[in-house]
Amino acid sequence: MAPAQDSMTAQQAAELLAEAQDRFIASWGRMGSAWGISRTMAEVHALLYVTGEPMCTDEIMDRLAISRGNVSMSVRALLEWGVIQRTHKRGDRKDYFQAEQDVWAMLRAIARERIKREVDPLLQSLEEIRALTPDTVFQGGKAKGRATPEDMASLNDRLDAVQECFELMSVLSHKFAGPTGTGLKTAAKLLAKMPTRNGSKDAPAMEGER
Amino acid sequence: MAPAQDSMTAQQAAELLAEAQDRFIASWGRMGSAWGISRTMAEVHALLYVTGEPMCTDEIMDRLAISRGNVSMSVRALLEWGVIQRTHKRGDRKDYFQAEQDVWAMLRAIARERIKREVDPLLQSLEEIRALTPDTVFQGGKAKGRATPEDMASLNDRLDAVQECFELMSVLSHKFAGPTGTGLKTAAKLLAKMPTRNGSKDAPAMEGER
DNA sequence: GGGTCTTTTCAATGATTTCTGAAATCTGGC
DNA sequence: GCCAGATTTCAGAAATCATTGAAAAGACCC
Repeated sequence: MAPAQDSMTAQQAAELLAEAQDRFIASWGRMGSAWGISRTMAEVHALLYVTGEPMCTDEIMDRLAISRGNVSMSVRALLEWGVIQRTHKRGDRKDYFQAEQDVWAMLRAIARERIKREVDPLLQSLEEIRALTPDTVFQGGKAKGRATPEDMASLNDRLDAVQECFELMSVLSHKFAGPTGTGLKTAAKLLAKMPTRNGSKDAPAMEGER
Repeated sequence: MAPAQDSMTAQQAAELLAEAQDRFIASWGRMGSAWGISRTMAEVHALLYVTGEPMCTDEIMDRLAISRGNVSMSVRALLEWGVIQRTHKRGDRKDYFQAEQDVWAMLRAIARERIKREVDPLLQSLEEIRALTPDTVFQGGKAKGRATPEDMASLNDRLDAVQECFELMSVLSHKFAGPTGTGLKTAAKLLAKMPTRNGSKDAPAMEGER
């Protein structure tokens, strides 16, 4: 609220800090839900990331105004995703949770998990479907009624195209999103520097458009 | 159902074809909903992609057993995403819809749209939030109560890290997901061939794991 | 074992998203 | 202008997904 130019009390600073954190949490939550992640789960993650501090269940409940059960479930999912860790404090029986602090490691974990859940099952289905439709052409009435001579072949071509493409994604993710290493980050930077290839009018290299 | 070895009637072939299509449609729909896209919208897209044929509203309604209104809305969204096109037939007043047939062009369109809707707004919020929290340190009670001396600095560091990272994504997407060109495909293939850098034990290059 | 503190589970509830179907709107031919 | 398709819109119904809260389970200490 108060625009605080260049000098402020520690009190004002604390308010500002809290507001900035809240706004980040809200944005991250919004982004998460566009991704098929529950808004709350993303908010818990944002809170842990933005404060950097290990926090216990009650602190999270209070700060985000959500129920104990909800915290328990969100935290469990985040642990599964590998983006937060469980920690403890001496002489305190409560569990504390701390977010991975390296953004790139965080993104790698997210990418890995999403590929595992979304791409891999699709690939498996594709293989099953491909197994249904023989490459060997059948004999029988050609273009008689509304049946299928080379329709089968074109279906197979389409399936193959999708499969090839998602297989490439899966390979890439294993290569660059492994839990260790700087794969993703360096790959991204490398691509960003890569000249926009040869004669095509690909990306006009211009900056701020939106 | 019938396992059809190497010879079959056109009738059997048509059934097989339909089953394979249905399964693909179902898988694609499942995948879509994990992505925050409505299942039906993804299914309409899958249907148009897998058949390759232009189809009109009634054909889509019948094949997927959904309402006219639903088709209308799904189709509109798909047009906005740029993954299908409207076409017509001579002497027929109905609209027909046809899917982009190049998988990579399709993926580029999807990536472009998702970045626009998810990353760009996040970046904008991040800038607003960053503007809240001055880099210049305030004077005032140091580590007095529970207020904030260098907490502000570390908040800023975290925000900057996220911002840098998502800005890179945005740049990459503009560079490789432009509507023309083979950017995405070649970039992906290039990465897949790239040696797993230097000394790190990054990805063990092994194949079938799952 | 009994007591205390903590976490997990899950049925019920609440919130949100998606879908339907009928009415309203649009479009082109006559 | 009027009619006959064709498409879009949108309020309400249906389905899906997220959240709560209280009970159960677990963990540790004496």
